[in-house]
Amino acid sequence: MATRTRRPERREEPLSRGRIVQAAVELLDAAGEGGLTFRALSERLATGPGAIYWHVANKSELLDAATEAVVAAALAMEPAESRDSPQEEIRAVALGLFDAIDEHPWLAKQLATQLSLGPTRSVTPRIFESIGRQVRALGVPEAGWFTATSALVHYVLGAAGQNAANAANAGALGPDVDRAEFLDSVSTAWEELDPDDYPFLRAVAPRMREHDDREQFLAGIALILTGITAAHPPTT
Amino acid sequence: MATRTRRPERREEPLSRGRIVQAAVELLDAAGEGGLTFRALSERLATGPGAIYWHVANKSELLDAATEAVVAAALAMEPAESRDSPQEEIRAVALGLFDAIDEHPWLAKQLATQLSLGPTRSVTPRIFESIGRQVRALGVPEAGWFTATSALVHYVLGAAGQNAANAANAGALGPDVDRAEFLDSVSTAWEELDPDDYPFLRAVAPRMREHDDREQFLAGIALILTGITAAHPPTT
DNA sequence: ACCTGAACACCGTTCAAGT
DNA sequence: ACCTGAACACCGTTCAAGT
Repeated sequence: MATRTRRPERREEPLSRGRIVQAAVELLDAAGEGGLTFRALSERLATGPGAIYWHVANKSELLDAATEAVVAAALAMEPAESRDSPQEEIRAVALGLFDAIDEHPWLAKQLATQLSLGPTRSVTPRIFESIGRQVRALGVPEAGWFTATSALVHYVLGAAGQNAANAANAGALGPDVDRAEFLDSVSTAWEELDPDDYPFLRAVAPRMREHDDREQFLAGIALILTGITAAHPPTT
Repeated sequence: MATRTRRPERREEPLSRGRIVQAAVELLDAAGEGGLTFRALSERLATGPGAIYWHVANKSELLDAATEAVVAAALAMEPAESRDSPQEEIRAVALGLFDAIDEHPWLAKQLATQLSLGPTRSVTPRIFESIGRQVRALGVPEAGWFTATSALVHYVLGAAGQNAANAANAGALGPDVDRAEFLDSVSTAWEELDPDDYPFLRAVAPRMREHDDREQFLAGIALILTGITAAHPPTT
């Protein structure tokens, strides 16, 4: 019962910005955005709330750093020097982000707000760059680069965000409701809408039952890629 | 100095869910998401914090209701029976949402989270319906309805959200920084990025100076519409 | 230089008590 | 049925004090 080595509980390493951000991501993953608290964080790090402020300016900066860490990891997944076609590269980057948001649902809201062209510290430039590079490789003329790239980026983030929201809602129905059950409930809910107000949703409802998220996501990417090539036919 | 008629401060009408939601929207518009507080709200409504809970379950439901009110107004802007082409209808709906998010920047984050197919009480079905109807009118075969519609919806929400974030960042630079100055600062920031890490952003940076948000937004819509028609050529 | 932990101002929510 | 307002638990952030 000596004083030392009593409850070491991992505290060999000193506090650092990196360890704080990592713990923040773990908390966000485990308990959502509400789970990230300076008190919970300091408990997990075996320190006091004030200590964190020595390494991080405030909670907003902490959220930004967590977002950046996760997105950077997602974009680094696929090797930069792949010999695939630009189309396949775009699909890979898109799927990487899709999966990252799927694993870390809190990312969706974070990216929706943070996705401004402005701050260089933000994560946007990285995303724009990795998609834009492939758009250029696609042979799109310079005048079309920005439009094509932002259409892809917006679609990716929007679709991935909706998917994360769906996952959250499926979980809210019950702890063990799987994707199929959830889609089934969506389908029946849509079928029961007023036919005058919602003719389209009612017509499309049955298809929800055979809906596959990733497949659907990739179909959207393919559609936009079709638009890009149609708008800028390759000059072969 | 009688007790009655002292500080009437508009309190003829009784509290109601509608008045609460309206006041919530005003607070959100004026001070952003942080500005919506049950205390600020009850002060504005000349009542106590507890009174609000008689009409609204909690803050999350209040945010949902505020979102629904604003989106419903935006979608109702353009008349349902317009004789324009489906393309123009889609542009109108898209611009309506774009402008709504521009006027109420807090909408972006809200829609990113709330945009789940699931809850019928949410605002998603309305958006999906009004775009999907036009996709159908476009002559897209049924198998392509869902992909085309969700590509459009995701692009609209993603692009509008980014635009709102840009506006917020421009405001953060200074109270009176206008769009042009902001884009100029983005452009120079991108030009100063590492040429090895960010070749695309550097190449695209000069174009930021002549960037027009709405025009750019519509160009993206046009690109996706091109993709839709190319993927499903009209059977004339 | 880095950490501690009490303290401050503020928040969402509840609830006994009123009308 | 509807409203009041004090009270509770909790939060981000600060800061004098320690090492």
